[in-house]
Amino acid sequence: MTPLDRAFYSREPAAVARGLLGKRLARKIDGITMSGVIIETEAYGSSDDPASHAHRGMTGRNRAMFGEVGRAYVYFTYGMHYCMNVVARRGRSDAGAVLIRAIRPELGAAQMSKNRNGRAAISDGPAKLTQAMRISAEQYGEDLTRRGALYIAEGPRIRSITASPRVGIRRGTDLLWNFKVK
DNA sequence: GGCGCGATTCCCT
DNA sequence: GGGAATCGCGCCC
Repeated sequence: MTPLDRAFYSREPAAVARGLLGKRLARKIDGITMSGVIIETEAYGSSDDPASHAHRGMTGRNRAMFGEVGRAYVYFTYGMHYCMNVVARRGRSDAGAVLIRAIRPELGAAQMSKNRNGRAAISDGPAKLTQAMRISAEQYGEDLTRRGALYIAEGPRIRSITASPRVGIRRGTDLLWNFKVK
């Protein structure tokens, strides 16, 4: 599987979010490969996006959003969950990212279920996804354009995309920046 | 230094 | 449909 190159992520987060649908997220741990096709994403901007972690400028947590595109921005929330983003922004903007919310499992589905205490559901929520693929703070800043322990690669063509308001946010609900494979 | 709450999930009713 | 779990971050005092 060939990783997407860095130029892919040097665009508006919304364009990257759409573009990531149908791509493959790959994770390798202890010789086991887990992968799945990305089927839901959300775009987050910078100071212009009130729902974004980058809205009020750079902090210790969100600094990855201001760093090199194509790297992972992983954050910890609700005292127990991790969510994974890919840093993406067009040259002029100073920060941005795309939240990976769901995948359709391919390789290693059994291992992913095992990582979720035997639960079958691993494809319908951002924190379920990170738990299934064992993605945590250790992956903060990891380069997803290289064929390493965590990366994103080409995938199958998809038919169509639906755009909706982002999930679980209070502001910026006017933007249709949640994207799903129809 | 203290406090409120979150880009969530699970389990109960 | 609602509340608990659980804690680091971000903002205010």
